[in-house]
Amino acid sequence: MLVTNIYGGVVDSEPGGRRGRTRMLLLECALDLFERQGYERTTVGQIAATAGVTEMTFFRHFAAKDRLVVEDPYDPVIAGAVAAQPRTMAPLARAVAGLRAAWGRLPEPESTTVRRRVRIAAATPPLRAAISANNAATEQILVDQLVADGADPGSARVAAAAVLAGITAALLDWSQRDGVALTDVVSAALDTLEGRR
Amino acid sequence: MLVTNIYGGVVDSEPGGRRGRTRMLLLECALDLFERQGYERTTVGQIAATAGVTEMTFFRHFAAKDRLVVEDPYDPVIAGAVAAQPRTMAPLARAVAGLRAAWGRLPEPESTTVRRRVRIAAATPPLRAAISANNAATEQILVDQLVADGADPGSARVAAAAVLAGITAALLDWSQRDGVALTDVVSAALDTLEGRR
DNA sequence: CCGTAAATGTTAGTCACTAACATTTCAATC
DNA sequence: GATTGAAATGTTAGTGACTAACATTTACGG
Repeated sequence: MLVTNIYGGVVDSEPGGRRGRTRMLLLECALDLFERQGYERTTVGQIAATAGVTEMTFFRHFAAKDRLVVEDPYDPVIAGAVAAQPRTMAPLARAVAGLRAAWGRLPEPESTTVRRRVRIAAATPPLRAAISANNAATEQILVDQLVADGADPGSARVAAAAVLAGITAALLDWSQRDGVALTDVVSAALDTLEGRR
Repeated sequence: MLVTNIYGGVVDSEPGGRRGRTRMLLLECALDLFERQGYERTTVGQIAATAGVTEMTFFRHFAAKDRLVVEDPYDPVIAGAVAAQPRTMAPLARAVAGLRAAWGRLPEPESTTVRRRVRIAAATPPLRAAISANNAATEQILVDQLVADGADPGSARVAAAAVLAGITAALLDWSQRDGVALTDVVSAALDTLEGRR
């Protein structure tokens, strides 16, 4: 059955069913094609044909072409972690501390699919823009959290935007390197955001 | 005569000529329509028709619809100012100091067109994404500058992305308020990025 | 075997954007 | 003042992402 989560993404409640299989097949075919000939030179029609499916069916599984690569399931973890930080900190420091705490609770991405996606995004300007757009929802959550605890709205927004952009930059950087743990890259990024490097 | 600048933008070397007039007319018509009925519900064909011109002509003046709202002519000033900062600072601090110095050399936007554009962008998610994409060029310049002076590439990229995202957030914030000078908003944002607020 | 709903297919459209080629405008020169 | 050449605009025909409305197939429980 088709379920729309709070980020606007579409998730299959029954990953083993027919719908889940078609979705996975489309994703696999798409990533292969993107890696072989680039994101922009790959058409949705081509992806659908490779998966043995209609273009219309593609759009029933992915709201847009870029959703094959960009998604963001981490929002609630981040928001909760930021909320748990001391309210006396300045917005930037608090956002950084919150993200540092949040990251400890996230799993190191084991599947290569994550890395493939990020790698493709890193090489494709419009996809990097899509990631920024995607960060907007998380940013709003962060801002609300900071403001609810007395931060100046302007400062809160600046801090949230800066921290998320920094983390995103680190993520893109990580995808280009081999043998480095995502945790380490993110940790270093948070150090930088605290002015410690 | 048509000139392409280093940011990929198209500039008229003779603003008083026919080409310059058509461009200004298209821009005016577009901003009016955007404010009246929203960016996304306004088609390029509609803009062109309002300006008494063909759709094709529109694309000869603006490479894409979003270029009516998004542009970034400040890169060289920023890069030069960052280069002038002491090389002993941490990347984030240096980027902030550079931007603070750069901003002092920029004119307070006198034309209302700037504010109209930013206001429209603030209200339109895809345009906010376009601004981020547009920041990429500036970010690269910043990174090159920081790395050339011995900063770690990873830290440099994180710092550059964070600072630009913070400034952009401040700019969007400014467009929503009345009676506040852009300089003050940006200055406050830089304070936040330094962890001072 | 049957009925039903989920999943997919079909068709026809809109909108942003491109390419190739034809036409008009304008200004300098003759 | 007519001529010419380039800049500016027009025309036509297309591609690709995406949507809407409706038809058909697939799978699964009774």
